[in-house]
Amino acid sequence: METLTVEQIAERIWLSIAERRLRPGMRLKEIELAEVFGVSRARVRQVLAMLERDGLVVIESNKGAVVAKPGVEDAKDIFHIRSAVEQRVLERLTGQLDAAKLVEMFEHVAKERIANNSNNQREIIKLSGGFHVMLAEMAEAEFLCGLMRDLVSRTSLITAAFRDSNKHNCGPDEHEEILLHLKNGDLGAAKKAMADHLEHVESELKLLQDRAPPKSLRDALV
Amino acid sequence: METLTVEQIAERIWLSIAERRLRPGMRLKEIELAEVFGVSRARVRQVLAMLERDGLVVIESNKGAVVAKPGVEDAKDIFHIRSAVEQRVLERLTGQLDAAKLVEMFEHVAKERIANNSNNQREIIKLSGGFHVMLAEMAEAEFLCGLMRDLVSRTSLITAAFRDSNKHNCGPDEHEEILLHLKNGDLGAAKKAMADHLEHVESELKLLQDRAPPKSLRDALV
DNA sequence: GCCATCATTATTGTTGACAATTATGTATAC
DNA sequence: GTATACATAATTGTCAACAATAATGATGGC
Repeated sequence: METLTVEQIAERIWLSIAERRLRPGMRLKEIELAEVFGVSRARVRQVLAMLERDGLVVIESNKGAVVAKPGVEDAKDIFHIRSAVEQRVLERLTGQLDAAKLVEMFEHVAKERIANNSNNQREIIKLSGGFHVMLAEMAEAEFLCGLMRDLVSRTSLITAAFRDSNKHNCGPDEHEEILLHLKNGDLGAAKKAMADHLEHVESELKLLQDRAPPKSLRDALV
Repeated sequence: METLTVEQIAERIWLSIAERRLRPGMRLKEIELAEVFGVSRARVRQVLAMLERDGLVVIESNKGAVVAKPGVEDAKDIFHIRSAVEQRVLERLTGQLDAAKLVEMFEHVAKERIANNSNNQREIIKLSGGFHVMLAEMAEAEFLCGLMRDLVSRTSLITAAFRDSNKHNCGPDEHEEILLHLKNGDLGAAKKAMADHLEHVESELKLLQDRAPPKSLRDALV
């Protein structure tokens, strides 16, 4: 059996959180993770540090790591900033686009569609987040790339935390629309489509925003 | 002698970069750092990982860490996103402000002024960055806080990389102006002052933006 | 003299054991 | 019965030795 890399383990945990198998507040003991993934504790430690920087877990000194519970206000901030970053990515993409990149992106959306049709949750989550990261990569903007990765995982956590059904995050149709505008060189339309897309994703969460914030006692009893 | 924490070491290295004692491209060998700070290599490793996530160093597998060299485009992206984040912080600050917080912030600006008058470079750097982080902390927005910390260190690196004189980053006067608008409850004016402030800082870098990008050969010979 | 190949050195990556800290359970006093 | 103090167990934090990898310098062939 191959030993997993730090990134692979981090992705598996991210997926577990996004799929709501790991719920906010759950403890992540180092030894357990080390046994599950068949790696040393030191490597688990690196993974947890990485997940912390992506906002998926919070680590308290001498207490260990738990899955983060984002607040409603945090969620709003994240969507707000994400919107700004996505707009910037589209701007930077202008002029950087060639045919090869376009076909690669359309292929990606095609994969998203296949995953959607076969209702493959794990692939849906990976690909729909991957689309936005790919956009940043195409722009060849290293800083935006890292930031987008961060924002996408944080968005996954929010979706997992504030949604009771686990429907797909964002559909391939809206992604494709953005691509079509980019292909036509219509930056303004692309930006508008992106804004609408994010607005759409956020709106499905808005319903839950005014529910009572769970007290530590209550959600321990759920 | 007390052993330094990870954060303390990271701050010292950050300051060295901001003060241009550590220049972009310089190697950071783990053993050297361990000896300099009198800590184990494992701890240095944590520090380097932290600095990498803040964009101050880049770590290549099996090659080690070097001080990052941000490109001009990266610099523009960072200022662009930072502007959006700062605006958001000010919005979130509305209603969260009480008298205690205000005096604390005015006191901070007073310290900045003292450092400026005595021309204490290290303090100037720490405090002028700290002002913006403090604003985010006052807003009690955890996500924005972390992001602001990240952006401030990245800005320090940019300033160090694209400026030949090491004058102060941003003066206390502009900081105080923002505070005055906040005190008066005039959010619009505060946001405008903040935008002008960032624009001002960025403009001092703009002069150098169109200089030739250094080829690896050339800047090796400098 | 120049280039390729190989040995040496220096540096990073990984691991397991040990120390420090926190949580849990138990007994005792009131 | 409840609460406090203590002992035990579980968990995280730290370190130093070992392995793997890449940079450096030496050697031989052409």
